[in-house]
Amino acid sequence: MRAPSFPIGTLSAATGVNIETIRYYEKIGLIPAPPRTEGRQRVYDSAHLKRLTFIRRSRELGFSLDEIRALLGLVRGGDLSCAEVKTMTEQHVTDIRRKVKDLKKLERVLTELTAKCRGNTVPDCPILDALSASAD
Amino acid sequence: MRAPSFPIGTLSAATGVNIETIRYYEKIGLIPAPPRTEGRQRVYDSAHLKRLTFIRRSRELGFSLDEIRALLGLVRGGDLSCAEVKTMTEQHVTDIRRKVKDLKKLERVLTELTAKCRGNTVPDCPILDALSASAD
DNA sequence: ATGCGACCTGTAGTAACTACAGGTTCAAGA
DNA sequence: TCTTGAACCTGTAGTTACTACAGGTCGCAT
Repeated sequence: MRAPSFPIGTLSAATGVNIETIRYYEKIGLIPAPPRTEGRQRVYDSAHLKRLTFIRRSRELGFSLDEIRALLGLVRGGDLSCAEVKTMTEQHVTDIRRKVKDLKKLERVLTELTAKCRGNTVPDCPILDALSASAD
Repeated sequence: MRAPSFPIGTLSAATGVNIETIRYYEKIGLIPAPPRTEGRQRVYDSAHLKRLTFIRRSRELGFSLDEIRALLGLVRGGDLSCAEVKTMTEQHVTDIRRKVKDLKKLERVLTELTAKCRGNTVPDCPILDALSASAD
């Protein structure tokens, strides 16, 4: 409760979201425009801090800004129900599982390729050969 | 070997890279500008086909266009040695492993959150609560 | 000769920021 | 009180890898 209001730099430091990004979020309507000083500098309070913390964590969990907009209840003019939030989150988990599967496949293919590569100093390379072989 | 030259639509169909993307790759210098008909339509041959196939496969393996540029030997005015290609590929595998690790962590956190969620129809939701709780 | 699908150029839009340029404000020290 | 310099301001352009037009031209089959 100390510091009831503070400038953008403090908000940035407290949330780990950088200043340009905060202004960008304001511009796209993800956070409300805060009041200003007489010199037109933004002044934030704990409500802004809370909302921005929510946004940052959601981003870390891989939600897109549009998904966060939905989570924040900015769509349809109202709040989402808990059931809707759960559905969104489960969908998100499904997407993540698919990505993990794809990446592991890539890892396997690339590892096989590097195993074939002798690492000689001339340009002739089994990796490049494998990639440029004519299509099936 | 049948069809020694063909238009962009055929190249697109043969490689699975769409037409706009092919023109984009030409613009950024990833593939050479092909000769044209009198009516200024692009004419491709098997060398273009091979190069574009290489690019498409490399993209599928998650290489960025800049990495592909390097693989194609467009940097430093020469070809990469096999050892250099191997190093790039291994670095890429390391990146992929890190991504997989991060995504699995996300999956775990989100799964825990959804488990706590009762799915009721009111806005009160443990997922949203967890995300907006004040920082440490 | 005519129709129409495939092609052309060029620009703008996408996601989620980042990086300036060029100017203003605020707070602290002399 | 004045000055300095860090922090702030707006606005625009750049990033990655494309995609989506608009508005026009070409080539080929009928």
